[in-house]
Amino acid sequence: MITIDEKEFHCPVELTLDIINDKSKIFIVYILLGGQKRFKDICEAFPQITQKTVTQKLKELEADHIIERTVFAEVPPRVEYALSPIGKELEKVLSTMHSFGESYAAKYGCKRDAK
Amino acid sequence: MITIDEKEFHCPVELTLDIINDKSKIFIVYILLGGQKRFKDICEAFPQITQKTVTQKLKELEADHIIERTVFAEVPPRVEYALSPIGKELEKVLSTMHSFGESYAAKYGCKRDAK
DNA sequence: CTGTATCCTTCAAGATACTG
DNA sequence: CAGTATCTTGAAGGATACAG
Repeated sequence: MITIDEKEFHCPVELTLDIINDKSKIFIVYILLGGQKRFKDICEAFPQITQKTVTQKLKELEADHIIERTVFAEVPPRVEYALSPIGKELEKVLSTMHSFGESYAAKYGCKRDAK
Repeated sequence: MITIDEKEFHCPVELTLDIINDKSKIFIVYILLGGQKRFKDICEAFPQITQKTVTQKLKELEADHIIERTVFAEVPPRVEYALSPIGKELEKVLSTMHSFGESYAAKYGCKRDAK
């Protein structure tokens, strides 16, 4: 049994799922693996996700210590998001998901070279 | 670019996320890693998920070739669900999620021995 | 640029009852 | 036992406008 902020988890997998419980969060982690990004960059990386949702997911990820938010006192304002040390460990998870996706595609999909 | 059933994915991670896009599916895979299970067993393993949802998720997982459904011509009827070969490969993904959860709990949670 | 605030739609999932 | 059939609701997320 694991307890975090009053929430209880029966196993570490359940905990992990609670942190990255949707696609948008995983995608955000995914692009942050490429280095820190500005709010604008993240929004543009997901045309299919609204700015509001991006804001919300970034907040949740920050609250869960997965990403770190840095505000630069400039005009115009600049805010950068980067993975925290623990956030970077999600790379392993993403990596296995990548491998699985490749195996799956090899078996059931039509993979094409990047066009 | 990967194409499966008219759907297009930009990377294998996106494909994987499309297959296991919610907690309930991952949990189903999780308990099936312990061997084949009957419909009833799966339902009872998730008191918080309704039978209807379990049915739906099982169908989706079967359509995606992750699990295999076997019907025994008996009275009363018996149906068993088991992971397919590709489904078993999800164990690696679950495994890294487990590791991440442990690291995370060690840093931010209060872990207690099973009571 | 980096957000907030509001309204609104839609869709997943719960409750419940019924069937082969 | 292993589902299917309705009905309903709640919350997530889109569109849009506005603020610091």
